[in-house]
Amino acid sequence: MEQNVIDASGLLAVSTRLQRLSDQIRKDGLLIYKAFGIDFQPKWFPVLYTLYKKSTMNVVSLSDEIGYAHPSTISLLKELEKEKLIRSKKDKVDTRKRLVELTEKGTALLSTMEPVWDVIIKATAEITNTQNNLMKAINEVEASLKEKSFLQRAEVYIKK
Amino acid sequence: MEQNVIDASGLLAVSTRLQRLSDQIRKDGLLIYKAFGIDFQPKWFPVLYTLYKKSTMNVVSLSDEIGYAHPSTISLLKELEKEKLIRSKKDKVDTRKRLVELTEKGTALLSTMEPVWDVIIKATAEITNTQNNLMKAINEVEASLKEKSFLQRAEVYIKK
DNA sequence: CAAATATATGTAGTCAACTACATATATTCC
DNA sequence: GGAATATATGTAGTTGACTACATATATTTG
Repeated sequence: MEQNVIDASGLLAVSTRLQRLSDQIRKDGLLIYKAFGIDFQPKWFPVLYTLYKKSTMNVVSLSDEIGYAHPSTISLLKELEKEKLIRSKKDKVDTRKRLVELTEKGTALLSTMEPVWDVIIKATAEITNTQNNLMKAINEVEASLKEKSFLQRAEVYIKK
Repeated sequence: MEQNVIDASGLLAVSTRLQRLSDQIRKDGLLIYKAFGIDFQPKWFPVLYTLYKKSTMNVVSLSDEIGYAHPSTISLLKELEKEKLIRSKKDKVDTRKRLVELTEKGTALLSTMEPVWDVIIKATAEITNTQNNLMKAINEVEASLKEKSFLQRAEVYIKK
């Protein structure tokens, strides 16, 4: 078993390792959509999937839902609007709000994607259902961090 | 237990989830160095730590070691050179090669960082030693992907 | 041993997220 | 009900990784 210096440094490099794995999975995701002949970018997934499930949302709620800063959401929405996959209208009650929803084209695309998700889910399950389940581990870690941040935990040791 | 749409989509969003967690840990990492009064950016870690452990390396080997594309390494090296934490010289045998090493300042900085790593390791252990160990899960997933890529696994289902 | 190929480094530009700041509209509270 | 505050959206610029391409030097091969 070959071992490089970063792997050997173990916990110190968690962030780097997470990043690398995320990139790898994202790139393969793009290739899978291509294999199905679907013109779709993985980065669109969070926004489109959320609108598919929740139909209409304003920019900030959508950002909160997917866990992005709102400017990131805005630039995705700009792209998706150009692709005519979403449209938006003013909220008549609160005119600050912009309400976003899928177009017919968007809904149609999402429907054709359901079989792809099925494949992605199966392939991901294969990969993550090892002794330590990655998705469960992420959930557990996020739960711990929500309870007490990384910095707060470190501070306990600093003060000793 | 609140549940947002993306979390509910489970496996579909692994890449997004990994990304988010990585960012969160990286940001907290920066704060910890600050708390110790150390002028250090987490992104420098892979390069500096590798040079600390292996003393002298050329650009490509270093990139392979830390798992980065070489232009990424070059731009980090440029920064580190400006900070006078590393220096480089030509390989006399193979003049294409640029040999990189820590300066005295670099070595000194890395020494002062050892106690910080200790804190980071402890805090990370606290977070990742849940029922499903995150580091072990990452190792297991990377091992599966090395054996057979995500795309190859998906293709099996596509062809059915 | 010269031509073809491979390797090492470097530059330029892209990408997908971010933060900081600006503006418009709602809400709250003296 | 006007001033202060909070919220919603938007723009500009940054960041930390990437790919594609360019060039110089080594190595291999006909």
